[in-house]
Amino acid sequence: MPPRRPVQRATINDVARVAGVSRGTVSRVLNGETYVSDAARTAVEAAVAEVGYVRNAAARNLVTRQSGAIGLIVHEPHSLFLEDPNIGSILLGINAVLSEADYQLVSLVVDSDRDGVRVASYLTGGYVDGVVIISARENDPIGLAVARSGLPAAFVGHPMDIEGVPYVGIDNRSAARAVTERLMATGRQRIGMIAAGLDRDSGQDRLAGFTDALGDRFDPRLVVEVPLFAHSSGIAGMRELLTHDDRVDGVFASSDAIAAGALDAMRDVGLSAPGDIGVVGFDDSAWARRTQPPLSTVHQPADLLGRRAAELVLAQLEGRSVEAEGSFLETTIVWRDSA
Amino acid sequence: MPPRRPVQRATINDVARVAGVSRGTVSRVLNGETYVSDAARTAVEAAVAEVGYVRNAAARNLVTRQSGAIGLIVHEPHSLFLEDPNIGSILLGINAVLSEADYQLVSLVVDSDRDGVRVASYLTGGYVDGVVIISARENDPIGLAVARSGLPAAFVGHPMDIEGVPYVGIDNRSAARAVTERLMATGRQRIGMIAAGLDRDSGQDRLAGFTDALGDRFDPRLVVEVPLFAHSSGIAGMRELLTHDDRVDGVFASSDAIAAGALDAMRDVGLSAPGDIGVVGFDDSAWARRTQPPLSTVHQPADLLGRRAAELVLAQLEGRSVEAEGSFLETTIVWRDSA
DNA sequence: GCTTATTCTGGGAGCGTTCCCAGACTCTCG
DNA sequence: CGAGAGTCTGGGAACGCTCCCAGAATAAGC
Repeated sequence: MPPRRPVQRATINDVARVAGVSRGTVSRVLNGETYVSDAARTAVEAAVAEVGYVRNAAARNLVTRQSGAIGLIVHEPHSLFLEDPNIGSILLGINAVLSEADYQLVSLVVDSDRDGVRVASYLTGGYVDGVVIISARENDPIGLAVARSGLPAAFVGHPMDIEGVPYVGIDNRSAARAVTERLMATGRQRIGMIAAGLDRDSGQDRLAGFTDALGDRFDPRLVVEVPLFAHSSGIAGMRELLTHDDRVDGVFASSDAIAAGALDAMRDVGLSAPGDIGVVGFDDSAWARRTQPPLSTVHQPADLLGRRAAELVLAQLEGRSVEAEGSFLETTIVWRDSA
Repeated sequence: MPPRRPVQRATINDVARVAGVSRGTVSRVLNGETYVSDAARTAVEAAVAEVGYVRNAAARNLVTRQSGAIGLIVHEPHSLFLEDPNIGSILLGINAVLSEADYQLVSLVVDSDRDGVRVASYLTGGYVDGVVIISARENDPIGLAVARSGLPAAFVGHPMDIEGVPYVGIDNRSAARAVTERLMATGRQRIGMIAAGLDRDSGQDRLAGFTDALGDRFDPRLVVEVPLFAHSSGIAGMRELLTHDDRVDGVFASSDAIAAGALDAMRDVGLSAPGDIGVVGFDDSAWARRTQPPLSTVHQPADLLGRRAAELVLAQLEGRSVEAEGSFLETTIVWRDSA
């Protein structure tokens, strides 16, 4: 079949001609301004329908200096992007708020460094009026570029090395502390952790909270670091942990997927939860309800995270000042059967 | 903190002034044209760095009539969007191809009808040069709007009611037939199906393939329709199926998530796979390797689906004609332990 | 009826680019 | 040395829209 080509589009002048009015009047009708006679309005509306007019976004953006779009940057390696249980909900939360305010969300997935360059110029080139950035690691060039650009922005999560951009996150440290304490309170004596994502604040804070809770009883040999927040990492991590100490009776995993992997690794060697080892996850993702036994875990308000971030951007767009640099949303512990 | 405001941006005229050349020369350098002296080129590059110039996208789009961006429309109810195991891979496949060709992918998630209107005008307003649409249902207004717009486009999946737009999909019917036949070949006598998504071609075709394979032995009472491609639907579907006939010994599920739910429902009533009932899923998603036992399923080349769709759009953008209206990619059956 | 508001309209200017034409300057070659 | 080709540059015009000013038409007030 022949290539599809956009048809020659009608301009505001065509509409004006057909409607028998001037360019200015058409523009006024299009933008819903007052001071337009009913006769003119109906004529323009009919003409718009007749010629199939759609406003040229580029021309409009050029003069108004805004695009009506907000960017969402998801900067994750592919594997993480596919695994992350929160991104979907965050995205939907953002979309809900922006949709309400009549902004269009455009998501940019950044993979390679090459993408990074293109995305940075996309953002600063005026395609978007603001931006939400998920999961900025340390030294994230895009985060830095956005911070420098002055573009209204908000982070989901708290980048450690960027200032002046508001953020909304959860208090990973407190949540990890609370859940670890609860594990201790159920009588667990030798509690280990399978930690992931130590290159970002969330990962580090979860580890810190775990350490906080254990205090003197903290034993570094019981912390295993794994590369991904993934099921496979959970399996590997649990196996390694058991070689370090086969009397482990509690495990805090950095994510539900890791916890699920840990449960599977345990099953392979004849151990079960919560009997032999109490296992706790993080995220309260779809995983948590589907493992055997269902996971005790920390519930993350992902949807709300997205909504808040979007609101932060909108506030700036409207010229309102943002009260605090950052805020943390409440997490709740969901105690199921795995611990 | 005060609202962030984009700083006043430098224009090409500022660059020209600083570099001591004309607007035209700056433009030539920016666009990598020949016929620019080395002296001018270096002067311009230095000036660009000095004033922090970034090209204004709107102005450029206005005159070139292109945006350098391709839209991806994901038109799914929220629940599906979060569950769908393929969307992520498709997106990454598209992104890989477009990134190579230096196009920026912008993803638009459509939820409400209100979003639909905004998205349609976004697409036809010149923000994107082309578009990939995932999962168009019947009477999808956005699919229709795109088809009518003449915008270079491609569907992932085969919309039943839209013509003239190329698509790439998988042969759901053959795949379903093949997998059902294999289930029969292993000696299953009473094979049921838990079917989802009958409002779209993929769902209908899977059911049709299932019916094809069974031929005379098809028993409509053994087909249970569920609303979502989800775990919870699998649980409900399996329970319902067992009330219809408690001697079922084989089940084909429309997705891995459904199959996983079916396995859980079976476990609850003391049945197991493959001993009591052989269970087969669809997608070969992350689920498949994590159920107990691991699922036999149909592997969907999601990444490739995305790549092909992106290539179809690029071909049109380059004015090449597209050989066939649609194509179907090969699926493979992955036989694990659940059947 | 005349003045002053109020409502409505047309069209010039300008947004920041690219495109393209005309002219200047530099080679090359007979 | 002069003609022609090749290289390089400046700047006018246009892209399609919004903004805004000035003026026309209508309504309101005395």
